Amino acid sequence: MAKKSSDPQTLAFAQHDHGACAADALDYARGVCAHQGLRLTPVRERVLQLLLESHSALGAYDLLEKLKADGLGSQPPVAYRALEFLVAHGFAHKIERLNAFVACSRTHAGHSPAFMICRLCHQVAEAQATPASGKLGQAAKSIGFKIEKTVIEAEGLCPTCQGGGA
Amino acid sequence: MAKKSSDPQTLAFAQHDHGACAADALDYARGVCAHQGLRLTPVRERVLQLLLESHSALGAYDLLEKLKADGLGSQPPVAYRALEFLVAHGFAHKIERLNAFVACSRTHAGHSPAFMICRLCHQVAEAQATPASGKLGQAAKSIGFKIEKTVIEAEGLCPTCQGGGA
DNA sequence: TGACGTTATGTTATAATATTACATTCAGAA
DNA sequence: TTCTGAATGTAATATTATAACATAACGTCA
Repeated sequence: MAKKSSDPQTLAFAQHDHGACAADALDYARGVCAHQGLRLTPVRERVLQLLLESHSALGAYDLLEKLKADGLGSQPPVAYRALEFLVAHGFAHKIERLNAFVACSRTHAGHSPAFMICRLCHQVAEAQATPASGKLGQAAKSIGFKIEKTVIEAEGLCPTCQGGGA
Repeated sequence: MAKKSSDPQTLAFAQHDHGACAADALDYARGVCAHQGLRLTPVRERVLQLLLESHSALGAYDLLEKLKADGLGSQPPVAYRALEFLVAHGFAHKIERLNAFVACSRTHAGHSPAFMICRLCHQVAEAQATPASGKLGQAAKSIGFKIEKTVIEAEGLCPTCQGGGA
C-alpha cells in the first residue's frame, strides 16, 4: 500500500494500490447491480474491469481488442453496448474530448463528474463538479436554459508530467 | 431588430437580427485578421460565415457540403483545415459533445467558453466560464494539476423547447 | 415443464468523423 | 523574378459509432 491522496476523488495521479482499488470497485459494482436487478454480464463486467485496471481513458476499439483476446466478442457493438450499460448506470463515463471511456471513481451514482486529462501520460482523474452553482449555472438560469447533463473536462499536465517532459 | 437579450454572451436563444449579428461578427473577424497578419482566405471566411449564419453547431461534413456547393473544395481536409484555423484563432469553437463546431460569439479571444446545447432544437449558446475559480479549479490545485484548456458543455432544453415538445 | 416475452449477444454491413500523405498553387519577401 | 512558406486540391485511409437483423439466454407464469 502506497501513500494515499487526501482526496479520494482525485486519486488517479497519486500512488496507490491499484489492484486493490480496482477489485474493490468491481465488488461494489456487483453489489449495486445485484441490489438494483441489473445484469452485470460477463462482457459488461470484463469491460468495467478493463477500465478499472487503467486510470487512462480507453477507446471502444481498445476495449474490443481485449475482449476479443478473451473470446468475448469481436465486433464494435459488443463494446459499445457494454459501455452504454456502464455509462447509463454510472459505472463509467465517456470523456468527450477523447472519444474514450473511464471507470467511475465514485462509490455512488447521480453526480456531476469533472475530469482532468493529462495530455502527456493520458491518465484521467475524476473530481466532483457543481456546475449549477458556478458561472454556467448562473448563465443558464438567466436565460431560462434547463441543464440536464454537463460535460466538464480539463486538459493539461498532471503533477508527474509537469516535472518530466513538458 | 427584435428584442435583445440582456446578456450578449447568451444571445443565441433570444430573438435578434441574426443577419446583422452575423455580418458584424464577420467584419470583426476580418479586422482582427488584418490586424494580426492572419489570412482569412475565401474558404476560411466562408466557413466562418456558414457558422455565423447558424446558431446551431455544424459538423465538418455539413460545412463541406455547402463549400462544395460554392465550388470551394469537396474533400474533408478542406473543411477540417479551415476549422482548425478558426478554432486556433478563437473565431470558432468545437463542441466536443456533438463533434461539431460553432462560431465564437465573443468579440475577443483568449477566453474560456462554456456552452449550452439544446437537445431538441440543437441551438448552442455560448457563455463565459471561469473554470479555475470553481470546484474543478480547486481540485486541480489540490492535486497539482495544471489546466491548459477546459471543455464545459451543458446539455438540456432551451427556453423555447421547454414549452414546446419536451 | 414448456411456451412466451424480454433482454443480451453475435454478426454483417455501413455511416459518420477525422487524418495522412503528397502534389499543386498562391502570396509575399528577397 | 525567384524563392519560400503557407494554403489548397486530392486520394486514400484511419478511427469512431450505429443500424439492422439473427440467435441465444433468462425469467416467468400457465
